Amino acid sequence: MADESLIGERITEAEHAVMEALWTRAPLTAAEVCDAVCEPRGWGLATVKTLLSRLVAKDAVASQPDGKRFLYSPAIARADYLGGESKRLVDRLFGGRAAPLFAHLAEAEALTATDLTEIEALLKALMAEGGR
Amino acid sequence: MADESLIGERITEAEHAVMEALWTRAPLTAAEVCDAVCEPRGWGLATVKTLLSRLVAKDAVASQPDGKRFLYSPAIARADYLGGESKRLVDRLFGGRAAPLFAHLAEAEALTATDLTEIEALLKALMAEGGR
DNA sequence: CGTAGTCGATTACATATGTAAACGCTTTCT
DNA sequence: AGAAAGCGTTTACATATGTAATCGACTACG
Repeated sequence: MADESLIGERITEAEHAVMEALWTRAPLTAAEVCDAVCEPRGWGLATVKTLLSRLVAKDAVASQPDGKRFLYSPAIARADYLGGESKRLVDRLFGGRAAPLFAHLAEAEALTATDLTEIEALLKALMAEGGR
Repeated sequence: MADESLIGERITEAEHAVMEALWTRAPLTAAEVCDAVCEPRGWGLATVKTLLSRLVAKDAVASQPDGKRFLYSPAIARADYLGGESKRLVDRLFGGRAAPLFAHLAEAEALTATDLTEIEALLKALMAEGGR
């Protein structure tokens, strides 16, 4: 049923930036996460530490002791998070139907030619599989 | 560039419920909006009034005096809102690429057979138009 | 051995959001 | 006329979120 029980509490936008860093490379120390996200966001190390704590509290990130400090790793898969968030949007805005989302993206000119080609391929695969 | 200048401030989830009511039928009085949304959400009329005020402050809803009370109408188009939100998600989670979103929805089993058929049709139309 | 640096944990504080009660004005019964 | 009801506005308050400063423990250098 692909439920979201794994993703108990919502991950906020700021927290998401930290998750992305950890999904890119893990495990990382708080300082290393900061190296990856503080610069573009204008954050201080303290902010990253807070976000990491909150993520650990939400069981979205796991921490393992490494001598004095901690090493942080994602505790949820990126694909699960992205799938869950995508589904949330589709449910919230389009009553669970993906086709209207697609139509609105098209209208918002958010679809590149590459997107179209790739989606076409995905579609073909899905329809073949669906008929399985 | 299809910018979101029309949608200055973000519309929250609770506010969105009110917008949906107004997009469905407008203009409506506060009480009528409540009739449409209070029941399923377990809200009181006071809550709807607050949300309407905030939406008016955000220029997402327009109010016109009607004798004693006000009539409320959407000041932004539903399509613009949906397109904007969709684009936000795609930008935030997928770096602006729609294809991965589509892939994740597929993986999250959020695509119905109907969706696939409709998207296929949309795709065909878009690719034809794109080649124009 | 003490002191400075480094960590995570705790606390802080502003703004956003959800949810509503209180207030003040006007209209409408009685 | 006075009370009740209906409206929008103002105020309220809890939780969530963004963004940090501070604290207490420990380590490493001098």
